[in-house]
Amino acid sequence: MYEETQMACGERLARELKRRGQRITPQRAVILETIAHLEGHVSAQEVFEQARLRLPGLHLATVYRALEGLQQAGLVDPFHAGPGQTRFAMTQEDHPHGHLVCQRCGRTESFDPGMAHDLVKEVDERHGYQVNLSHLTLRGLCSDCRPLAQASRSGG
Amino acid sequence: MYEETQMACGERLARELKRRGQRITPQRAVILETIAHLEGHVSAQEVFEQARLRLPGLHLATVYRALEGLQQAGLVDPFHAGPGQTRFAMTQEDHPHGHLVCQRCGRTESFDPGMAHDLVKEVDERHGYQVNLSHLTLRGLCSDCRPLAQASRSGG
DNA sequence: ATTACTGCAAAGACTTTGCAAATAG
DNA sequence: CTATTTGCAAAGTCTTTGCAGTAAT
Repeated sequence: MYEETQMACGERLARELKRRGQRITPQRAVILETIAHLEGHVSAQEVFEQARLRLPGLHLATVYRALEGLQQAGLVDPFHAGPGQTRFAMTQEDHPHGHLVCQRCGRTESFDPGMAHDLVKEVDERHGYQVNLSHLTLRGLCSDCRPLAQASRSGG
Repeated sequence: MYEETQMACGERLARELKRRGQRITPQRAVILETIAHLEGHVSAQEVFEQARLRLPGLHLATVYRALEGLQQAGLVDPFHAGPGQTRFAMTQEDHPHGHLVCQRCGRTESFDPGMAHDLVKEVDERHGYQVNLSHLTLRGLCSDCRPLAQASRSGG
């Protein structure tokens, strides 16, 4: 059944899954493609809803399991945007990225965690902690919400 | 019933809650004291278990509601240490702190988010994001786990 | 006297698990 | 053919909510 589901990220999928002895299933292919297509940082539920359009029989549990496999294979990158809010993005090959989460609208964008090198160094020196930049998530206000937040602050 | 439950952080509790029209209940007092006493970064469940030793009738739902009230009053600071792992710490007056979470052992310590000022500045310039330092959580390996993680890496 | 807060139980969101059938390699 | 993966349903964890009684102000 796995023949026509060829897509852009298929090569990486095949390569990385095979390397780990995992199997290339249509579900995983569609799920990975969905994450790549959405290009954002999506929840398991969102992946499920989109992917199910192409695989009607898809079950949410399969999404969770596929997501776990794809994480292990290093193809997707999960992070925690809030309580019960785990989101996923496709990893860039040899290109880790951090996440900027807007506390107001929930918008998420990527940023170059290389910007945090000085911080990492200082945390290391002062605390002996080795910060994992591939999971760096910064919370704050996005460019759209900054002015709005100021307005609501003065308003009430 | 609220008379003997006087403690170190009682002043702040009274001041900040009153300011917001919230009431000073024994539950909130004990919960805040418990968080302060544990001095770490604790889950709602942990707060509940400890606080219940002093308030046998305490219910977990009350802990969640109290925690929400204490957050609003700026007395406790929640952050997300993992999926379904929201933890709380007492805020330091006029002294925001970031969190270092060890991905291996779960240990959490505080650090001065002032270290991240350059990062904040750069994120602002490049993305227009206003990073909220009072919620900065860094994940990585603590000083104890660093060597262990390296060992297990070479091991398998 | 008001009105917020508590305890309780039930519901809700999110995620995981056991199992038999299906399927990739 | 064999081991992995899927769909399904059920259970698990963490958190929230409705309600009536209780207590702080």
